[in-house]
Amino acid sequence: MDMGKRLSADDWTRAALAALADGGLAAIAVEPLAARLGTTKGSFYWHFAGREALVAATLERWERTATEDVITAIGVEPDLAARLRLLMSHALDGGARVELALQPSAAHPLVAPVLARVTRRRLDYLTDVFAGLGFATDTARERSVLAYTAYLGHAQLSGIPDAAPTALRRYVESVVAVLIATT
Amino acid sequence: MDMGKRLSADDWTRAALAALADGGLAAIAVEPLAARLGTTKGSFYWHFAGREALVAATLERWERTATEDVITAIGVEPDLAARLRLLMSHALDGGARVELALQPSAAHPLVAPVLARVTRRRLDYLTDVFAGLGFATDTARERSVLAYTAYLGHAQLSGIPDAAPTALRRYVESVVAVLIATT
DNA sequence: CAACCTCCATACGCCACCGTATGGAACGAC
DNA sequence: GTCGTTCCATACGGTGGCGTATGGAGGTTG
Repeated sequence: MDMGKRLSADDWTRAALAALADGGLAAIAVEPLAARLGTTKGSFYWHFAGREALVAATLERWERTATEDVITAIGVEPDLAARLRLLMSHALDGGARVELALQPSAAHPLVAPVLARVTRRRLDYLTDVFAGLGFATDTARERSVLAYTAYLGHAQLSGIPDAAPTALRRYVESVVAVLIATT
Repeated sequence: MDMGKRLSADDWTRAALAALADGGLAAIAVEPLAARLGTTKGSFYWHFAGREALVAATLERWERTATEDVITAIGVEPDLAARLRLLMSHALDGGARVELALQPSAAHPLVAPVLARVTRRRLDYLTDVFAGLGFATDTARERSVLAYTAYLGHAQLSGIPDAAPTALRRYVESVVAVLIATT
């Protein structure tokens, strides 16, 4: 990756996050990461106390990028329905791979609280969106859960060949139309 | 588990499936399973050629129980909307833990084809359900994908403490109402 | 009961990864 | 340049899981 010699702790968490995304928590392994970074364990154990510390730092990094960054990124879109479309497209584009990779380790003591916080924050955000679309509080909450589960599910489908719809734009439109329909 | 001495290959796949459900593909490990079964590796390597063979057999077992069994189980319910409610409740009860555990390994050569078949079969089934509810073919397909992603997402939420809705019955009803609504 | 076949326990070598120890390279201060 | 600090490479021991070899317990058949 970086041909520059000295590494920072941030380089390690970045690489670890990438490994986590496609390999799960077990893929955060010191020696393989060192090889991938073109260095050795000696570097790692200078910056971190151990593997646990790296995992914790990586999860922290993800919590930041997964909440603040995403929300502020789509926050510029004024149309609320369009925001939902952006989110769904994001999931189908493989933008939620870490969530999936984290799932089997949801009970892990380091993972559980992070996952809980991220989930709650996203649900709160979605609830606001649906409330902004005119839904009553209770209904907005229900729709937000449904929308978020669809988001997660779409991320999952995107990893299965030929399972996701072909006409993405049209499909995403229909999904959001259903989500914001008044029964 | 079984205090009876002799084990069969089926005992191993059953235990392996349980381990897979809460630990991912990596949890299908010979020696831990042997300990859990109260036996040793000697037994395992009599019934199987190696770990790969056990993984393959376990995935095959899941493919059966995950498609035929489930579909025939809810097939007795005549009301189509009620079938959807059963499915959603099933997901929220943690009935799809294997799918989640399998997700990070979706690209695994043994996993990918199984996951693809199961997904396609379920989507086809759901498409029939929505068609039976009066939706045109294209729309039925869209709704089936949305319903299935919601199914997967709900399974995911069920693993996160305090994330799933509290009033399950009421929530599931509202979800299905949205899914079968005519826009 | 004797020979046999089925199933399992034990012991071994191998590899991947974790964590530690220690010496040394690179870099800044002066 | 000298010295001290920062960062990294190498070597080592420990652990856990895979796969193999081999002997033996316990049914089965005659």
